[in-house]
Amino acid sequence: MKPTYEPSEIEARWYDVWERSGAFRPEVNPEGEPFSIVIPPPNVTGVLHMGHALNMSIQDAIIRRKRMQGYAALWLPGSDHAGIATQNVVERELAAEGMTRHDIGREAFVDQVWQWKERSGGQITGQIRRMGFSTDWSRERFTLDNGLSRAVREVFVTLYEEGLIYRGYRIINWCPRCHTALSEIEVDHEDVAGELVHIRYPFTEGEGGIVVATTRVETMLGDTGVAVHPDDPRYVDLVGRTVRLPLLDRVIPIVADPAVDPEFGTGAVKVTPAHDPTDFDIAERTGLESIVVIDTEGNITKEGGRFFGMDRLEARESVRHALREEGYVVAIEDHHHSVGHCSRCGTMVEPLLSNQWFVKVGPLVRPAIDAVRSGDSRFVPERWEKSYFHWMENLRDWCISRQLWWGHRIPAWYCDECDDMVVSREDIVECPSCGGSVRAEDDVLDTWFSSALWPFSTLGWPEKTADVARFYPTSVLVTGFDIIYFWVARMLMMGLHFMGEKPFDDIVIHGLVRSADGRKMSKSAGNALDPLELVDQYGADAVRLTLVQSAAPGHDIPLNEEWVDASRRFGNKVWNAARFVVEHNEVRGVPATDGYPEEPGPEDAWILARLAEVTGAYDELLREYRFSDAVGLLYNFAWSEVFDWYIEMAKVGLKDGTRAATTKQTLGVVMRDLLKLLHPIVPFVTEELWSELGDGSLLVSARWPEPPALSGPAGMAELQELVTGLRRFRSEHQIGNVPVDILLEDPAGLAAEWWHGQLHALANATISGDGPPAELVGHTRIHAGGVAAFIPLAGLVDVDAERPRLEKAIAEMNDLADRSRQKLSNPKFRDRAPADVVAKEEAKLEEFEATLLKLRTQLAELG
RNA sequence: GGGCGUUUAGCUCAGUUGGGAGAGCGCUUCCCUUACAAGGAAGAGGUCGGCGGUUCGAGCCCGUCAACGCCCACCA
Repeated sequence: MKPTYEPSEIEARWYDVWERSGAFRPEVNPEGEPFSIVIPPPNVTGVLHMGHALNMSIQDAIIRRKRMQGYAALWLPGSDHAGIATQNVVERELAAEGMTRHDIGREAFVDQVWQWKERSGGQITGQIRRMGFSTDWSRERFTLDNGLSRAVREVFVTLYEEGLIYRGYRIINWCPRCHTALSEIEVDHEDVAGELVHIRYPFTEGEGGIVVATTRVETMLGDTGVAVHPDDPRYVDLVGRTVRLPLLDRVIPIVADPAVDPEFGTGAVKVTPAHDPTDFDIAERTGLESIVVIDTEGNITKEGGRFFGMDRLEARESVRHALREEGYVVAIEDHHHSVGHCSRCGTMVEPLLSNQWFVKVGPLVRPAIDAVRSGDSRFVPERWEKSYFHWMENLRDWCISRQLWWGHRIPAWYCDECDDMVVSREDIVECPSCGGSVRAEDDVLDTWFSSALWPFSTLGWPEKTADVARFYPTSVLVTGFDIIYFWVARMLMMGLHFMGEKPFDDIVIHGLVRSADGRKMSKSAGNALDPLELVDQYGADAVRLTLVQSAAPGHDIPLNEEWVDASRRFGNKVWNAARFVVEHNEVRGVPATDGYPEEPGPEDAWILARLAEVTGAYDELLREYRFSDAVGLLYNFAWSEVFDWYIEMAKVGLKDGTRAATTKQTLGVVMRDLLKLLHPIVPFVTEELWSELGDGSLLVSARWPEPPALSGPAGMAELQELVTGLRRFRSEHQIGNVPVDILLEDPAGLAAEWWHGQLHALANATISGDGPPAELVGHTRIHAGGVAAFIPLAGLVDVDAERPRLEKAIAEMNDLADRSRQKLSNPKFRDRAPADVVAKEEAKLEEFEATLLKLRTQLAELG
């Protein structure tokens, strides 16, 4: 076995072995109960970033544990075609050659995207393998592959037939750069400092006019009315009159509508139905017409008169200037408001009137809310349910059509002859009603439409496959809070509607990986850590351990590179501990036995009891998705108890001919169970060490440990306390590692030889006799529970130097005892606190006083 | 305008039934002891954001204030 731990060398070795073994497939546990997770599919354009690494490290921890517990565990991988993002990538390639997608045409363009996908799309799967994630590659899916495309079409057509998908001429969010409609949640709102311009619209009859206020003066070109609140006394008499639109001389009416807030601005609103959702609603209610003045490029249309052809921002300046020149501007005040930006490219979105496809979400929402409210699906941590409910209850219809070429084409055809529209599961070549030629719908679907079907489309639906029957609903969904609305909510809606059952039991929400300074990691800010670079430097195990250990439920994770280094050192520590175990087993395979020693020594019994206790607690924490706590517990147990204490104690047993076998067996059992427990978190190093310890593969053959409940023996706490006391004595008196002779009193029922061996090994102390010395003066004593060690000071340390230590200890103990006494003398405490708490407090005080007495005696004994 | 989160050791953060404050890194001192110096041992360092309340007892429960952060919103 190599003396040094080299993660990259080990990690290169195992993934292929694992994958070839078939152990990532649920079929390895054919009798097992199904347990399934579908991966949140990364964008096919993507490279693995810290968010993926965290997300998948958690899922792997879950799935590997379940696999070891005998479940038929499926972790299904795949990727998302990511409409806009992927199209943008290929368009940029074209742009480099001075072309646009329109130059080569739709078919050639889509071909080119597919080629790009084949060429570069696999990058992330290689990175997933490098991280050691145990996904079942035989079931890998892509949102645009044939099966999933069929599922998409089936869902679309069914919803259309049910009246839950419709085509409508409505205001949508338009990105003038991506040239497509966006859904509500693809728009990021950002507060900007703007201005509120008050403009006077003169009456057509008589003197004066009405003053409106707007933040977007350029839209006045599309005004077809002015609205006031029906109960506003200032304006109620004006309703029905007409005004003359400045600059364009259009005559428009004043109407009344309750959507107007009398408190805001002047209480009178200019109505631009084609470029504002609220105005659109007002126009529908009051019968105003719509005039489109901004086109899909973000430029002013012919309707804008002399401003025709201007960019919308340029028009804003020009219109304001013109209004001022001509004396229509009454006032301009500063005004902060939020402005929508395309979440893909950051361009300011333009509300635009256009023909789009929508999902009527109303009937889908109720079941999706009820499934969570009833606890059928459960968010972890629970608090996310609140924002989920709030969002769902205020959901508006979902705009699903996108003016892109890369995606699932909407299965609708329009007849050139009779103008009919047909929505169909199968491709249409001629119009079913008149036989005329048809043309296909240009638009494709929102990427999130296909993602919404992921938990069942990936299992083979709409076919009645064995996987659908066996693995739906899935067991756990692990994802970040940032896509609860985009993805989780929609999977719940679609899953419940089409499968009649929730798509997953538990929804585990983790935080964002942030940089060490707490900011969001981003390439542009230059503070993003690349997981693959960290993997090269520290190993995949170290990166995984760091992320999972940091994953406190629902909290963001600031990632410090030093933590990854600390994780690597943990791997090194485990490596060396295992090396110790291996090197002390001249017969390979001995520690591979599951058998517990029949007559364990005190330290063996102690560590086995602790192991049992920790295993139970660890498993419980993992079951509750408290990864940070779970890993913290195991890490500290392994390092502080097994490595720092037990292995040191075991060295005594190994040298003792009568106990060596038992000690080896205990070391073997403890190390084996540690490796198993650690394996879901750090699979590579544990697999490597497993192969050194025994035979076979941990992944393939090891079962999750279920140790018997054991109780620890007496005397171990005393030993540890005594050893620590002796070490502190050395440290405080700076006496290095010179041997110390002690006399031991009351060895807690354990053999004198045992004490001798352990104290010698752990504290370089020899026992020169039993019980207190005849002449106490000139000794100091160290107490550990009922056990006491007396140290002759002569020749060792300056007697007077021991005095301050004792005085300090007495002061501290006095303080503790005082507080305890105070508590106990409070009649209310005795009255109202539970009996066991009072008893515990009394025992504590007793102990304090006893210790105090001993310390005072000691002080006196110094002379 | 609503909603949520955070505030604990120098730094980054844990701390779920309210009962003697924790980790990693950093710092001090000692030690190359035959698994490991990528290590071991012993330490120093906290009015658990402020104020008020409930309780025998509060980092933990309630109220309030402050700072920072996030999400949602058709504020023309």
